Amino acid sequence: MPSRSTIYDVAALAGVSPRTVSRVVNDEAGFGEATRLRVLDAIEKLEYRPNMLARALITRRTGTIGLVVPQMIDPFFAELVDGVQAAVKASGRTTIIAKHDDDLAEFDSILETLSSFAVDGAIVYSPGGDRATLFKHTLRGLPTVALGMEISGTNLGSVLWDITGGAELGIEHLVTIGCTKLVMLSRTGTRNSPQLPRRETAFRHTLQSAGLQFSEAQVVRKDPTIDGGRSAMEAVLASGTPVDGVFAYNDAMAIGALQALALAGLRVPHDVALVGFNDIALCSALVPQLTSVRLDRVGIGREAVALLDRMRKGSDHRQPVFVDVELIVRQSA
Amino acid sequence: MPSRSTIYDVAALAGVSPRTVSRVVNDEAGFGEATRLRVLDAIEKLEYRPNMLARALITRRTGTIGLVVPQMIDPFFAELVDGVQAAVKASGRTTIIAKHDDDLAEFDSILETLSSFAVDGAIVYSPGGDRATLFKHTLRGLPTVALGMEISGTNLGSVLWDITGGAELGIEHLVTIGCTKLVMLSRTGTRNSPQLPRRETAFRHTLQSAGLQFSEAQVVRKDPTIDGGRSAMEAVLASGTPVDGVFAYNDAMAIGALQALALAGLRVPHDVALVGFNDIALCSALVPQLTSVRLDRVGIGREAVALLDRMRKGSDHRQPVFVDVELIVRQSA
DNA sequence: GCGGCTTACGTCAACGATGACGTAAGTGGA
DNA sequence: TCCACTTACGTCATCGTTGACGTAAGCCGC
Repeated sequence: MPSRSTIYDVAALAGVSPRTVSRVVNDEAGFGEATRLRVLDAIEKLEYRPNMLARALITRRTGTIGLVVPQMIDPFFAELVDGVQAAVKASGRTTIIAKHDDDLAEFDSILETLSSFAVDGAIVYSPGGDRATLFKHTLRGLPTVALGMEISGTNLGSVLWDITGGAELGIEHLVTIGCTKLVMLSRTGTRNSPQLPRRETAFRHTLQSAGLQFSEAQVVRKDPTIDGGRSAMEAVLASGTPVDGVFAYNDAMAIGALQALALAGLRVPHDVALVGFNDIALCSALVPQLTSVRLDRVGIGREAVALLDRMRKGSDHRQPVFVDVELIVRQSA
Repeated sequence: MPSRSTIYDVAALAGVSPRTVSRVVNDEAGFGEATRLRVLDAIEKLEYRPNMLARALITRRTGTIGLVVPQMIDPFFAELVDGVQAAVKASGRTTIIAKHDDDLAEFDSILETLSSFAVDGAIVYSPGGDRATLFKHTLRGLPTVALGMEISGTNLGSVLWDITGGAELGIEHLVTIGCTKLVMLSRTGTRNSPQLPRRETAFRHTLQSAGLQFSEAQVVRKDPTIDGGRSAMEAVLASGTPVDGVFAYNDAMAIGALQALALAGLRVPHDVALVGFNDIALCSALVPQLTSVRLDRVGIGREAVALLDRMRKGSDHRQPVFVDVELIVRQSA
């Protein structure tokens, strides 16, 4: 049975004590060159790999960072995962990913698992703006960075992006290219309540400062999905509300709007201009390519990892970190 | 400093030995009801949670299964992750996800990490059909199930789906609804070489058994992406090859084809019928909804988990497990 | 030629749990 | 009444590694 060999096997083969093998493996000082070579040779012969469990049990570090997201079907999260993983990798560690499907009990159990595996930290997009579970686990010692949610405390920081500013960018762009009859496709539901109204508020304010009319009829709310976006756009067209510019809650709704506009024989951007939000990869593969507000996902990951490191060093970093947002102008507006 | 409390703290508070606490926690037999209550009370007061590292170090089990995929941007993998995670959860364990971005070194390091964390098993979609890395880690004792790749050995099994049969289903459907001028949009690249030719072979054979002509001009190869699909379809239209039915390598290429057909003023399915592969969620959100070959992703997960369990029980399961494939007929064909 | 310093190791305990085994008290049957 | 058996614990070793500390040998300076 070819079970893994241990530090004792290596020590025996190299004719030294296990402690010396450990020193060589971890590149501590205090061994001779000849010894080092013998140990490395034995390691190779036996295919020795340190047992992380035993190591972590005593050092309380694993070189591993847990990343927790609601799901990955939505490309926004898949791309967020990519961004964070790139940053974690750049810091020389390994990413462990888990998803909670917006289930609070599952979320709790994931944090429990990560914590008992002694991950060096967790980067978390929590379900429905949950705070209690986060506090509970950070109090027990799991350094955590929350994404897209303002929160802070011991072992707990947050990385945010400027949703209001991003929405303003998108809407101002529509105004700049000459749209005067704007409509917003917003989402129903209040689970992420802090995030929900920001885009709508930005919509109202931007219209007003541009000297344009605003009425409630210009905001239609549906599910934040392709189907929701299509039916929202159809509702707008059916209602007779005049439209020459559409700002969508996210790219999925924008794609749905694109479909509805095509079915109605309207050309984008000629008849109606369209701006999405998040800039998922799909945007540039559509016809016409979708103009969208982009979050710097690698930047988010980088800031989250840096914040974790600062927290571990004990600097009491209670300020949320902001990551830039920019408008990617393509064909749809 | 509110560090986690240990089994010793609980034992002291409950007035018993750590061993008895362990018995209560694991619900072994051999303790009185009164003792049990005192221990549970102490556990609650101290918010005790077992340290998985220490436990796993001795039991060599963690109740955790590692899931390794190339990436998650492609909804096919995101949905595969969902299916596997559902099955793992149903078996009462926790899923740890990792992605390798088709990087062999990263893949190796992920398996190393999972293995040294003593996950109970790994379910793996390996990069570029890699076998060597898989064998290396299974030999060292990591029970592994490979997805979509035929391979077997000690601690190593595979779950497959019937690509050839699925392709036949899709192509036969095109024939059945009356298409006679078929074209296949295939992919370039040979990294997943065993998978590559199957669909093309099925295409050729199905045409021949339907008594239809086949020529190499009917197969166009591009990147398996939306852009690739669009440019492949454009190439077909530009070449003048007659078309009334298109079979795409995957849904992304089918979506690209849909765009190209729309731009050319051709109606789907009236002028050209279209069948995709994988049936990602997006298929049913398109206009027209895309007919596609569906893999039972939850079934794949369930079989993979069941196979892992059989391997752990020692039954030498060298037969690959097949999971069904079906055609989901929607509007595009 | 002696004290102090450095180098290159080794020894031992500890991390937090469970496996193997021991044992005192209680139970039941002949 | 005695023995066997069960129940309800406790004791000790162990998983594989690293932290803390000990120490012999060599070197240096005076």
